[in-house]
Amino acid sequence: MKTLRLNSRDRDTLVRCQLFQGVRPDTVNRLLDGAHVSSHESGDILFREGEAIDSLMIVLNGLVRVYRSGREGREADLGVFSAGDVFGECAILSQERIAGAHGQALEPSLIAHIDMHRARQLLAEDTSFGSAVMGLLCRRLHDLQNSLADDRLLTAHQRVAHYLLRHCPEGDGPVSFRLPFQKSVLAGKLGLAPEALSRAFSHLRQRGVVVRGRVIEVHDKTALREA
Amino acid sequence: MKTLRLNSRDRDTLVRCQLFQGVRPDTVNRLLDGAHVSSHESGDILFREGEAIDSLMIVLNGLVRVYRSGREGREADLGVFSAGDVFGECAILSQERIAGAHGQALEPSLIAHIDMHRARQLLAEDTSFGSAVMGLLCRRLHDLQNSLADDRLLTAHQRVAHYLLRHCPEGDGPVSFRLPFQKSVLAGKLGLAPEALSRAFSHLRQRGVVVRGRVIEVHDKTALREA
DNA sequence: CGCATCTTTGAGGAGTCTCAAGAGAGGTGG
DNA sequence: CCACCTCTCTTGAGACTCCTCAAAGATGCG
Repeated sequence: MKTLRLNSRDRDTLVRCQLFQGVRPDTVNRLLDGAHVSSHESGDILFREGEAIDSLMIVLNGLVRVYRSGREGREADLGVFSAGDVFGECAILSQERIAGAHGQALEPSLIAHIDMHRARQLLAEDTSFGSAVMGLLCRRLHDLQNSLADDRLLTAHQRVAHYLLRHCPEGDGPVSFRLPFQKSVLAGKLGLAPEALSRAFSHLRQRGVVVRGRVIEVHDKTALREA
Repeated sequence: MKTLRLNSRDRDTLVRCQLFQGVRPDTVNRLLDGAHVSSHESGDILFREGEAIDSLMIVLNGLVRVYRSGREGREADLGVFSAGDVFGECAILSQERIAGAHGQALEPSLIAHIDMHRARQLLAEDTSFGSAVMGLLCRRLHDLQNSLADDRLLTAHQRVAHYLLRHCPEGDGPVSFRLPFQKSVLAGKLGLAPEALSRAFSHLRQRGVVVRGRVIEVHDKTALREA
């Protein structure tokens, strides 16, 4: 891990990230003035469950997963974050600033760190920042509710079909797009073993889904919806 | 469903609920001044997924579950709330005030409703209320993360053992306590069919768990932890 | 005491995981 | 440009978990 200063390009990425939309510009500036950047190799552990966390983290580049580990090396992904996504926010807001899960880089990644004390202080001064954080938490909550409901209501095939429908481009005809990460990462995100994802893809072939590497073609969305 | 005024006893319950701890008293009063109470039979639907929601809800009495429904009548519980618990908060904070799930009373219940407009207005005026709401969201997020991780990492037997350990009284020796709701509700909360919960209980008998109606006796916590 | 509801138990089956091996993709160096 | 290597992905087989359906046994309420 290397620590760097925030350059103007990174700053640009941050200013445009969803967390800061609607926040007073001077608040954003004060948040970013205390920020620094860390650089990680693929596979690096960013933090461990139970460790103290002292910054709000935003992905500038790369990919991060947040996960819990269970017995015998089993792991469960709680979230996967890419450029512009915020993570580690919970540790900041609850009294104990303790990570509830592990964080790991899945690709070479650049992470911006915003000082927690400054963030807390600004929360108390500027309600526009407060609303932005609440918005973030609500979105996160909604994503988790979706994951939990999908896990409990859908089969593996259905979860994959559901994911494809939500992530493929608009439009009626056949569409094609690229997965934003490795299939094994998608499998983890969906709560599946990689083998199960693979089997789901080959099952969905008969519903007009063609997979070539990371490129997915969906020929008939209607058929997918009925999977 | 009947609509009532907030009486002084209900007001008392609300003032002591976790959401309002640390919030300026005049803010709490302004929130409660616009509140009303609704009364529901067991089984009543409080709201449906996709409906607009215009109030923050707090359980005064009874039991409420929030759930999604899938194909063929399947349902997945996202949360179970009892006296003092807040729900429906997400609809208030995100721009679209739409419920992300269904809400149902599981017992005869009294629900306090706090006007959404007033709550939003006070969020913009009083950061102490903002922190309280963020605290609530973080706790909720953490609960959901726990549910998701438990679903993915533990077997049915382990989930039940885990629940018992987290909800039984402190102390080293044998302890006994009462489930706060029907077993079928617990099953839903843990993402299990009622039959699976029942089987888990009878499996855990050999680990020193005795079940008589809603009363649970745990004779050896250590044995449970290793389940 | 009787009825409705909730819970337990049994049997069978669908779905997903694990392990193991083979196929494919992507990158590197000759 | 091709051969090679590594890593990822796919496929197969078997085991296990949990669900579903059905019926019997508790529990609690009027």
